[in-house]
Amino acid sequence: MPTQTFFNLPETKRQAFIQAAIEEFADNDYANASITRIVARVGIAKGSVYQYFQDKQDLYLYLLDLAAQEKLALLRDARPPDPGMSIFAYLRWLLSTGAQFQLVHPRLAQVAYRALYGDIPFHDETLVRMKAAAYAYIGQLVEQGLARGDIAPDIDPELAVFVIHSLSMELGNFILKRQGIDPAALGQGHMHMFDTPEIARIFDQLVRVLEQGLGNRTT
Amino acid sequence: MPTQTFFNLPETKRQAFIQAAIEEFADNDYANASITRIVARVGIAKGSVYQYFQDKQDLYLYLLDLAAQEKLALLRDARPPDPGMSIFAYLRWLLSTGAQFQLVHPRLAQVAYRALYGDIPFHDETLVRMKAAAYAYIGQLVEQGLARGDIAPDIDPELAVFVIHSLSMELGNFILKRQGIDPAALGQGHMHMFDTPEIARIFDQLVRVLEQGLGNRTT
DNA sequence: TGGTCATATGACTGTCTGGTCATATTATAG
DNA sequence: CTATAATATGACCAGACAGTCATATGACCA
Repeated sequence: MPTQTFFNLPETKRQAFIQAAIEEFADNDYANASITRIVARVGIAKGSVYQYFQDKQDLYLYLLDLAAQEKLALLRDARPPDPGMSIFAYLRWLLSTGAQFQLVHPRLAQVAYRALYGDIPFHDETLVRMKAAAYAYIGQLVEQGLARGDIAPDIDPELAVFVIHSLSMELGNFILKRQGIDPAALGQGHMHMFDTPEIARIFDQLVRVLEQGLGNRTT
Repeated sequence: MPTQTFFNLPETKRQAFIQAAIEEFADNDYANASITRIVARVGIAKGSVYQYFQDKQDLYLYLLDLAAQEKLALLRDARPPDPGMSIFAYLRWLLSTGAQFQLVHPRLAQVAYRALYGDIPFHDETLVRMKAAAYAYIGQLVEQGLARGDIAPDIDPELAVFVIHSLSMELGNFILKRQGIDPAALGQGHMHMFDTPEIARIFDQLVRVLEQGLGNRTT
């Protein structure tokens, strides 16, 4: 948890620091992110960091917390779809919001992505629970889908969760590559459109593949 | 490329060194893997490493080369399936061989997995081409599937490649988790069975999902 | 035995890291 | 104007790292 001193900081200074930290932890994984580089970039003394945070881990967990907050904010802002709709329509909404997060907060999303895939050299209960939460959320969705008859009854629920989770994790990267957007350039440049027909088509197709598969049913 | 000195080494010593290096690069990503720890583990002087390899990068690329060789060996040993069969049957065979690699050479597979997902602080043309090759291979498979009419004609080929590639990359991890195998314990312990009916069922289900989707066709 | 070559060694160098802390600066309040 | 508290600073510390190199060891041959 950041100290009171950190929250007393003038808004602009606090934002500048946070931005620099996000950049650093987006470019490097935990072990290789450098406090020294952060303070050099933002132009403050190293000791100041330790007035704001207990240590490197504290700063890092704060950034992850920020990411979670921002993503949840997006999920709440986007009006939740009609609860009566098919699981697959709901899934489309969910995937789209996830991808939106990656386009609105690209660097922060990169920090979070690293947290899920990369090495973290310490054990944090909160982080573990964050990982599990994403999985559990999809699990509950699949159970609903099975109960409603949207999902074929012979489908192994765990496998379904695996499929949906893996694809949703990587979808943002696919969109970026598909749109020819350089992930590194994203963020400091202009905001990117995420509501284009082309991106909508990707969601449509992916949900269609999840529902009906790649196979040709006409033959 | 390793030096001649390295290949002149007694078989047991060379193997011991390689094993220790694989362990280190499986446990840590490139930047955090430590030459000092490798030599400590195998009980030789640090200078010796630099008689065998030009530098850390040279050693690392050699390990990746090893991984590629071992995987290709498995692909060749497993008799290739009937070329006339459906794309999905072929896919099943491909996924199964990939997962087999992860169970037969778990630590080496982990090194390769890190190479594809983690940060590598240098640019290597060969590594880039290895990544592209996996993608291109699946791409060709999808094109075939479309041409043969196995894959529905309205499917976006790039999206299909994305789906297959993502799932094949993560499938091994899913199997390990599903079977309750600790990835860290794997390798130094006893060999694990990969030809169980339970694992076969996972392949069946995944291919079924890829072909027909999760949706319920009866309603 | 002596000489030549391949190999092994580990102390050492330069560089980077996270984190500390005595000191300096600034803001607030009486 | 002064006293007190809050904040900022950067030299410094201990530890880890990749990589070097003068020296030592051992194998092979004449």
